[in-house]
Amino acid sequence: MTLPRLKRSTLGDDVYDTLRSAVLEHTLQPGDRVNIDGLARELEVSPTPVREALARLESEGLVRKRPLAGYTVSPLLTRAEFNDMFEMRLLLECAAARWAATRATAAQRSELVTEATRTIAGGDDRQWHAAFTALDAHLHDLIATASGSPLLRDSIARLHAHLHLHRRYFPYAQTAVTNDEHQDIAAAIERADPEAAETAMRVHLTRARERHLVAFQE
Amino acid sequence: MTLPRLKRSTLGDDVYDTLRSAVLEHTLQPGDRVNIDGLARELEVSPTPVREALARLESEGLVRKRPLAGYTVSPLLTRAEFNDMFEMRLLLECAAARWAATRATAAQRSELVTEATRTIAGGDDRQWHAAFTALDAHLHDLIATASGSPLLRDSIARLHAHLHLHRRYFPYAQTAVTNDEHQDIAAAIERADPEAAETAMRVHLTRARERHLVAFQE
DNA sequence: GGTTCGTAGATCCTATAGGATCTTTCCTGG
DNA sequence: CCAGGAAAGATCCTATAGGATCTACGAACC
Repeated sequence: MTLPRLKRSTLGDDVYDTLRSAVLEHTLQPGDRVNIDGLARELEVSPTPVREALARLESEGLVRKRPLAGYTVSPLLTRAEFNDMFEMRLLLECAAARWAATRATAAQRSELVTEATRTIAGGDDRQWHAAFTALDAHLHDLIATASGSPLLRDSIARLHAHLHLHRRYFPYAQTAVTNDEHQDIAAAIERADPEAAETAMRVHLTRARERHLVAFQE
Repeated sequence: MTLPRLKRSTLGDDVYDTLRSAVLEHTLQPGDRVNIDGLARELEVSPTPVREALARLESEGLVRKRPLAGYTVSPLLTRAEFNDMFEMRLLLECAAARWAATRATAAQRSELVTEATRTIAGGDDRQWHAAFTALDAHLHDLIATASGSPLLRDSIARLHAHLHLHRRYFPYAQTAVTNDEHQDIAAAIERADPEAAETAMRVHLTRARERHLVAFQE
């Protein structure tokens, strides 16, 4: 019999979750100054837990700290940083796909296939895109988890936080193609074909990179 | 004219550095409970900056937090975690060596060769081993930096913190071989041969893994 | 007009205090 | 002797207050 972990949470953790979401959903926009006291008043807590949450967010790179001058939300990726991120994604996520193909459990494989074939229901444009992005993130996380390497999963998760931030600013439209690519990856992993899984992931990421590159055209 | 960044530091940052060193040098041992108030008294600061430092260290995985019950220093790697770490090292550091071979600056190449040929001067056994470990960490960081990918370097740095923790507990003796392997890598990078650099790194890490494995024999 | 200086306001950082929770110890009952 | 429970102590977490630093604005000077 397994009971649900009863949650003994602290305010610091709650503030962290709230702030993290606020940054990712760009309620707090890149470059914005983060007023500790103001935020504390708004969340109806004291500055102490807010500081603790900010310290953690800084370690993840979502905010930057300037000593004695406060925190600011991390700016959007430069073109160089964007390229670096996709090189890292190629390195990490291709490995994740390869490993997942040989190590994933049966349950993970079937969940992966199910999620890859899911489509997003209607809603307004903005809402729909948010849901699509969430699904995409979830899928990549499933693969990272199925790789069986906690460290690999953690590294990928860190990257995706920044990717998410970028994506919210530059939505793109070709989601049907993305879905097809996802299904290719899922299928390869499902039939335990590491070579195909890695290749499918490489294709997917390479194309995704192209799709996102329009953000840097001026 | 470039002036040295004048340091406007906060107590939180100082405490962070001190605590991080304490964990890495196992002044604070794995599994130890971290008494916030006690630490604050010892460092002669208030608990507030100590909490901030601990929040950051937790994000890096050097300490663990149990809500309402304090922090503990992260335990040593299990055998599974150790294997996971070396799989990640193979993935990340081989890529770093490959990229460094094509992208490193001239200054980086020469520094790498210099450092790889350096030997550790005497001192007592413990001291000597600490110096050797530091040199090894520095060398791997040089390669990670020379890869030209800040994200890759950061990921590798995170891994090495845990590796360092493990190593301080299970020193091994075959340092001469290690030096040779380092020189092989440095030479390959110096002559801009990515294939050889990756291979040399792979050989080095595979053998290093074997050398460290004795820690798990009972 | 542009630059430098000085002041006022806002913000950050640290210390302290008290309520809430956990841990340990001791005691009681079986 | 062992299990269960209660109370005391230690520890954690949050709020508040005040000193220190930064930022912004306006005046004086070149």
